[in-house]
Amino acid sequence: MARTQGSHSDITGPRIQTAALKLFAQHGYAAVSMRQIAAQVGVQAGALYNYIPDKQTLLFRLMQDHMETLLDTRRRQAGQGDPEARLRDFVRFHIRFHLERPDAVFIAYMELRNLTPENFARIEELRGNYERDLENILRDGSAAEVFSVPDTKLATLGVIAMLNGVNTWYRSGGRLSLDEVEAVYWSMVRKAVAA
Amino acid sequence: MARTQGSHSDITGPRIQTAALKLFAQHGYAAVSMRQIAAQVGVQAGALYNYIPDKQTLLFRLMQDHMETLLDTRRRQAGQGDPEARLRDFVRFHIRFHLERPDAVFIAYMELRNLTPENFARIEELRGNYERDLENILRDGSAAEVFSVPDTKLATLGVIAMLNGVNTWYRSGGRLSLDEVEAVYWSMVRKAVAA
DNA sequence: AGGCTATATGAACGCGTGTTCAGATAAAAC
DNA sequence: GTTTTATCTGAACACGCGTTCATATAGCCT
Repeated sequence: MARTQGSHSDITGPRIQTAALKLFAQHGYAAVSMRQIAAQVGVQAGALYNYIPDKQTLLFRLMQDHMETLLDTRRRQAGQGDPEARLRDFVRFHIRFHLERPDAVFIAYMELRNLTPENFARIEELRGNYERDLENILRDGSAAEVFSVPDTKLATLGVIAMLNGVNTWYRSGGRLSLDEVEAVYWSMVRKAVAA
Repeated sequence: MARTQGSHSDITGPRIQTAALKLFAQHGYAAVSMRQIAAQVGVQAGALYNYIPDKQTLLFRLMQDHMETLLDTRRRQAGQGDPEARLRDFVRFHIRFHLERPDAVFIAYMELRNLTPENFARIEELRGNYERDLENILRDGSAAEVFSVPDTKLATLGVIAMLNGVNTWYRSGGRLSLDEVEAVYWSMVRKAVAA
């Protein structure tokens, strides 16, 4: 048998990514087999290799797509204004963007050690670009003396770590709405860097 | 051959834990084989089963030991005083304790998904105990109006996430000393929850 | 209608997995 | 010095792994 009814590259390709994203997030890269991914897609394992060269590249592409979507989306809606407004925008953007794709976020920083050194370096470079965005805001705010942070780099990492924490506990339909979560974290971040 | 010179339960037992801790942190639970652990200990794979019933239990015990050490250590040196002093102590304790054992910390929250549901529940209960410690400080401080947090639970999670972030970048001998890192984070936390 | 090609199957490859266990031996007990 | 016991080896088990490839066919092109 081969090429079952309705099958098509344009369909199977994305479905592999979707299935892999979900399974990697759930069980971890090393614990998920190509056969499991294929089963989720509704195909035999061999068929996956029409779309990806190997398992490692599949992981890398998931991460790369995620990081580039993050950077592109951020670039498109990065606000203007004074540092405080830009910081507020960043906080709200970060929380919203990350809560919208918990699986990709989870993978993008839990599976770093499963990347080859070359692939790891490429992902870390993209992450660095994103963090530099926040760092610039904090630096500008410090220069204008509307912020006061003891160390710009550490403040950047501290704020991002705090915001990333949201993904570990937030569940839509829970006690707090997305707007409320954004407000609470914006309040804490604003005060943490306040002059 | 069997029972090579100098071998002993009191030596091999802890060496298994140490080897597993290091390897799990480095490559992830699913990616590490019992044979790799055994090789690190200098023993054949079968010998491991004189000390642990199975791989899953080995992982669980590592996490359990870590969480109980965390709780015990914290209990022994939990400070008294006003909420601000207690919060400062907590921040310093958390950073120091976690930086001292990066492998165990890494495992204790990266490998949660590889625990059976029962084991997962037991670890999460221990974690909850620890978080409640900080939550009480923030609640007391809010009641005394020396702190002002929009939501005690979220502030707890936010602060812990921020502090945990230190483990991802801190390297001893780097730009900042441990004391400086503690001071920087204490400054940010203090302001974030300030009235 | 016929040929071409993209897309799938399913078997096979060599290898590694967690775990068990009979047998061997060093160290402890007597 | 002999017996007992704790500790380890090494082979084996059944199974799953990532990947390859000859083969088959559904759908498009002419």
